[in-house]
Amino acid sequence: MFSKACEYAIRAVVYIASETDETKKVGIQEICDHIEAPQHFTAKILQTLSRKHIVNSQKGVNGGFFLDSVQKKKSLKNIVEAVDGDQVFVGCGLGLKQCSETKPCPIHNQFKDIRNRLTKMMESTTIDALAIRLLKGESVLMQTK
Amino acid sequence: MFSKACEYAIRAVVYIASETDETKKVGIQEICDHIEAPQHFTAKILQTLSRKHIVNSQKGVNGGFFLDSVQKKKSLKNIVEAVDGDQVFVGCGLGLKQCSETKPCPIHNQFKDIRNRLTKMMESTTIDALAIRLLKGESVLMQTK
DNA sequence: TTAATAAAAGACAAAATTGTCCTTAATTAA
DNA sequence: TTAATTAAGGACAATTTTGTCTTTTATTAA
Ligand code: FES
Ligand code: FES
Repeated sequence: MFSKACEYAIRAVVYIASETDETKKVGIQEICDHIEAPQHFTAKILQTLSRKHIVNSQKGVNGGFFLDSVQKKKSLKNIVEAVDGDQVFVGCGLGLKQCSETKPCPIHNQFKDIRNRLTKMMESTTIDALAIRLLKGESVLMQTK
Repeated sequence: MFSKACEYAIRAVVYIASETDETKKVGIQEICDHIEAPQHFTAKILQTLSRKHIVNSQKGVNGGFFLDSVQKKKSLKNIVEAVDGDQVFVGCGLGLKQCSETKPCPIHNQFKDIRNRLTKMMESTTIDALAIRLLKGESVLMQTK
């Protein structure tokens, strides 16, 4: 469904959201310890998200990654689009060059419905909603240990 | 969503279903011409599907690939599972080792619904239903030309 | 029986994705 | 001002996916 990079991205951003604000930041090491992701690979992904203003970062002592209150209100769709692009939301399920109503692939009608539901779900799910459930202990970001 | 191999697989099988039965077969070249897929790569995928009895094949003069009436009644889910495995139907959306009700990832509740709908859709869509719509001209398997 | 045909199979090759390591730049506490 | 810290960036490596090419095996028509 999503690439590994995108899975790490969502897990990382939800963790960052749950632990930070404008005054408190977390480093890449701590993030990766809590989401069970490769550190340098995840660092690169967060660089991308930082350039796209989905997360903030600060170098130096007491630096790290953090999300402000505006960023926490963004949807998961923003993260996915930043990392994987929009094909999962608009592309043809059978890989035709473009999904089309007039020249549809055989599964277009059925697939469109699923794809639209996925899109709506990702649009309506905010980062902070997930962070809150995580803090309540209602969900986890890793399973071993 | 699905791998390239899986996209080619579905397109190929729908094409084969639309053109063959126990008495009429199609060769790999013709298949690939009609679904715009790389010939040797698709051939390998069809070998896999043949071993798993999702398609039939016959070597030699007048040989080729074909689907019998029983095979045409199979669902798309069978094709996907044969090529990509079942992770798209049972795996965690955020890549946790396994999707779990008791240790769910943050998007589990929302994601499960989408994933279940996808599964049902792929289970209830049969190969021959797609082949029929293709023959009626209501759908296409390639867009250029 | 032979020649033609078509899938099966194996060896590679290219490209994309995933992952690692090392150096550089920015920030801040001392 | 200096040293420590932390993200940014670049180079590179491993793995997986995708794609190509050649040889082998099975089948059948002539
Ligand atoms: S054309 Fe394939 S999903 Fe729309
Ligand atoms: S645990 Fe992630 S989808 Fe179920």
